[in-house]
Amino acid sequence: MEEGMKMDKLTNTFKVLSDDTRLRILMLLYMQDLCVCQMCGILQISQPSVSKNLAKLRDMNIVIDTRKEKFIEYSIMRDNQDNTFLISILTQLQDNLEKYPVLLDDNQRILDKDHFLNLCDNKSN
Amino acid sequence: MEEGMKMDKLTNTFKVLSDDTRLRILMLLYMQDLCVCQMCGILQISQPSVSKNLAKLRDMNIVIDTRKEKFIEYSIMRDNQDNTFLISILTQLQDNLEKYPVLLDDNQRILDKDHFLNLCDNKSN
DNA sequence: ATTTCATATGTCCATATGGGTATATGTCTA
DNA sequence: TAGACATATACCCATATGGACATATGAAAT
Repeated sequence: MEEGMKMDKLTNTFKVLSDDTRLRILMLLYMQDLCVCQMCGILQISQPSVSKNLAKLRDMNIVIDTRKEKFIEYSIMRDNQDNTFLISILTQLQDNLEKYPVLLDDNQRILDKDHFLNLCDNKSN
Repeated sequence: MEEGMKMDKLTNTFKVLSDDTRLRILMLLYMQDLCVCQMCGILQISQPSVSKNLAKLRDMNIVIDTRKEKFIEYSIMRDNQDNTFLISILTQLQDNLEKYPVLLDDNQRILDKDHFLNLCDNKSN
């Protein structure tokens, strides 16, 4: 429904993807919805860092957050037309995951996701 | 031939694309080989800025330069396997050019490319 | 050989970025 | 109501970025 897309909308898409942490977060969320502490655990990245990157993605309407009891679950806004291109790139990466060992590892570690609930101690992470 | 691609190689690809000037330059070169002053003219961007962005792309083995008499012509290194993903993105953009007015305009202005030869005055640009 | 012209590069600056640490917020639970 | 817990945010800092302007380089032309 977009007539013409602004240049900076396009370059912002690439900027979002150009940071390791954000790309890894997005790939996780591409696979499935997760809460913050799960992402911290899977990626082994500090909670403030994960939260701040999620805040940025939220501000750009790329993800939304939903409270699920104690936890806040994030998911990609797949219905937002502006995200079509970004999602198509994530799809390409997913289809070639074997080329990207880091992403492949993260993907494996999703299996342990429940292990990271109630483990968000704000310190060692 | 790549067994596993480093994370930063992937994010660097996005970083390259995340700047307006560089993305516009790359889209021009995706269409055809051009010399510096032609790119300056088409994009209406200063010569040092164009040159510095080209230097970055050259350092990353994304483009190569070849002297053609007075001019130095740049072209995308399509044979470098590391550039496959980047080029595939440029292809996607090219296939949806009508969505990106700026890129579409640049693409039109390529027709005037010869008009910008010998017009590289280092001042008004 | 000297000038001209196309391109490259150095310096400076203003701005953006991302992470760490500490702390605030807000919801659940006891 | 108080405490515990998940998450968000503020502040600071080190680093990267890209452009403007001035200048250097090096090939071509006179």
